[in-house]
Amino acid sequence: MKIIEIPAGWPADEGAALAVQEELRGRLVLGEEGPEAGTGHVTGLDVAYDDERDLVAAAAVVLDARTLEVVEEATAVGRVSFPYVPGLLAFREIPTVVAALDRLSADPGVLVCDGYGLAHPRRFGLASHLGVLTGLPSIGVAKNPFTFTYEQPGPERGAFGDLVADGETVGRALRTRAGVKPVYVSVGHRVSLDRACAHTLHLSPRYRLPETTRHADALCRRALAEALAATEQEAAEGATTGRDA
DNA sequence: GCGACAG
DNA sequence: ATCTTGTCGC
Repeated sequence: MKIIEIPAGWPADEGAALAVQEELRGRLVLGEEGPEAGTGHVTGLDVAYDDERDLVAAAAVVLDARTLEVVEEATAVGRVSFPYVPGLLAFREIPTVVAALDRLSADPGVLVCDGYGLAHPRRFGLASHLGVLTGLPSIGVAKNPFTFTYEQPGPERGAFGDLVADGETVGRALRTRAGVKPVYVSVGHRVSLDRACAHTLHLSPRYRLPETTRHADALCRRALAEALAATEQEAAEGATTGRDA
């Protein structure tokens, strides 16, 4: 198992990360409608951590948007590249996620991220960051409302209320399952908010979370467990061979 | 100033 | 994110 290197020049502190965020924010494309929901490919992305051993496992799962069947899966394991700082989540996840994406041979289509895009203190969350880096259309589907205020959607599936930050609509609280807590959708890159919500609903025919997220979540946990086992194995072999003596 | 805060 | 048992229900 090869552990992905943190890219040279990767921001080492908050100040550097904020500067990178500001720079990349200028390349964000918001005018496009993006691919129609239910067509082409959609790719779910997620990561799992072991802070104790400083490991991150990322998964990318490509689905056929029409049938929701898995087309391809890829994983990557790396070192934790940044501490968790609200508003700078992308710097923690991106190197390993990009490595997993690079291992795909299929066209990823629309990226579906765990977290936010435009709904972000500086309007540049994980989904937008990943979209700009890859040039691919992306959306963010988060499980928690972060710091935003929102209008409670009606109880039926498909109902939504605006997510508001500083008096500005930055996304939607979208009900994907009747009577269940909504998910929080925002635009990443090159996709409209209407389409981001349409994709989210298409991807969540049965559960609260999109199938993309569910697949990616299961896969990155598996990849992390395997990486931990491999690490143990290497440590044991190293001890036997005397390389650690 | 302090606390809260996607994952 | 992660720490964590059983439990209710489709």
